[in-house]
Amino acid sequence: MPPATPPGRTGRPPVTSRAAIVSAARSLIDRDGWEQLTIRKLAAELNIGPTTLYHYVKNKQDLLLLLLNEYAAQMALPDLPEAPRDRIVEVTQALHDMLAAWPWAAEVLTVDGFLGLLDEPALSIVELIVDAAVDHGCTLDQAVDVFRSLWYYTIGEVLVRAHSSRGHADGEHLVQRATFHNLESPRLPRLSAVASRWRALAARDIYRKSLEAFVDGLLAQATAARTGQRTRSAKR
Amino acid sequence: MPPATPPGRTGRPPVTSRAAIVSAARSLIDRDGWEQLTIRKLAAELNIGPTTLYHYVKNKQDLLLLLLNEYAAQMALPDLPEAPRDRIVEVTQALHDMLAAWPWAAEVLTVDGFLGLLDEPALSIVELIVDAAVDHGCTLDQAVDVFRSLWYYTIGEVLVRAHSSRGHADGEHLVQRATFHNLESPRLPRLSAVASRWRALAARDIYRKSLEAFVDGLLAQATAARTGQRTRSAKR
DNA sequence: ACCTGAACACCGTTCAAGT
DNA sequence: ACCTGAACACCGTTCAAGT
Repeated sequence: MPPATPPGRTGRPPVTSRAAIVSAARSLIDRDGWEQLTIRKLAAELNIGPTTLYHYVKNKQDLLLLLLNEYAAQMALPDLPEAPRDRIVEVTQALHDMLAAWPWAAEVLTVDGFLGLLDEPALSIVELIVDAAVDHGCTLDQAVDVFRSLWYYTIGEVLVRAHSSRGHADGEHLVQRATFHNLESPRLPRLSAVASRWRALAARDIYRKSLEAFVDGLLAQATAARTGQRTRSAKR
Repeated sequence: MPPATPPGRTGRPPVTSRAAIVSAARSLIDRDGWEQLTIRKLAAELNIGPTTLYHYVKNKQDLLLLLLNEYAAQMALPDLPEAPRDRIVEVTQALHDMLAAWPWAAEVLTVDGFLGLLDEPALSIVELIVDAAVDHGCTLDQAVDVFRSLWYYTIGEVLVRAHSSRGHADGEHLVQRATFHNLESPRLPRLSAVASRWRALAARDIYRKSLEAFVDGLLAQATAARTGQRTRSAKR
């Protein structure tokens, strides 16, 4: 739906808009999966030439960033618990769930300096985590470290699981052909013992449980560092 | 260097071999970076047609797996500390360092069921971590969870940092154009306070420190679960 | 038994020319 | 002011035909 040419403007009227592009991209992803989002297919969806898109977005990365910021703005935050430790867990879990639902976002967010490219809604999630860590007693620097650590864990989990489900979605049967017979070696006693159950174990969702362990470990480490207390970790 | 046709075999002699392909791939990566490793460029390196490669490897994924297993076989393991907790940390750190040096490996390893595709040298690293967790007192299932959690953290860190350095290596200056002015919002007080220092903070290597916090958190959680002790994490 | 070129079905992006 | 087709410089992979 081309917007009406505003008064006082001249020249050929536009056939699309940034908003229409973002919305078309969303429906393309919802319908065919995010792997199908290409500049050319998006243009076809909008009935315009692929090159016309470059008048509205700088490049594909720019388009994904646009999509991501719009998505983050719509994200509903959970109720925030009072205890700072629980706040960190809940907000990080919400961040995880958002990324798990839109795994393409995780791939964009592995680019360097991505934080500087985010709009306020997305940044407010980072703010909440850093703020909660400071409330718990961390210094600002420690709080940033807490966020970064949880970020690595979260994005790693999302990326691995995204690639896993992609394998299932496609016609690829690599998964089923992986016999795990390599696990059955006398030099690998522990793995042999779980070989038959490995797939079932690996399918279990342990994100939340390990997130809590990580948060507790990070906060304890930060406290120990501040009080000069000797911990196992501080030995090194 | 085409191997001599063995006696008792007939037909057109081969112009290359699996070993030659893997070795050419390695030198291509070492020379031009792993993003430059394509089937076509690898074939050019070997002075053969791109399609000939498909007689030796099933597809590109298969080639990367070949490369990965060869790399893992050459990996030197650190001295193993006696304390199980320290052994987990050291082996995971070694795994991290291996992946950090060869970040393309991390991308292969996000495919589902990759464990079933690994050869024994690569699997023995997993074995060491699971074994150390069991030695510490974990059940086998808990030990697998410990490995998976550390794996997510490790691969997340490697992928983010790999994409970061890629941005620096290329002519892209996205990083330098990211002004971080979005961080300077009155609604983001914590981020505003670190905005100017964010880049320096994010460049710090915190992998080891947070790894120790994670391991301690995971082992404490596993112990608490076994002894039925109430912890913060067990509340939920 | 092994190799090959041509072809298929795509990508993101640039750019001079058109309306 | 905006849009376009043609072109550039690539991908991974298949397959019938050749040696």
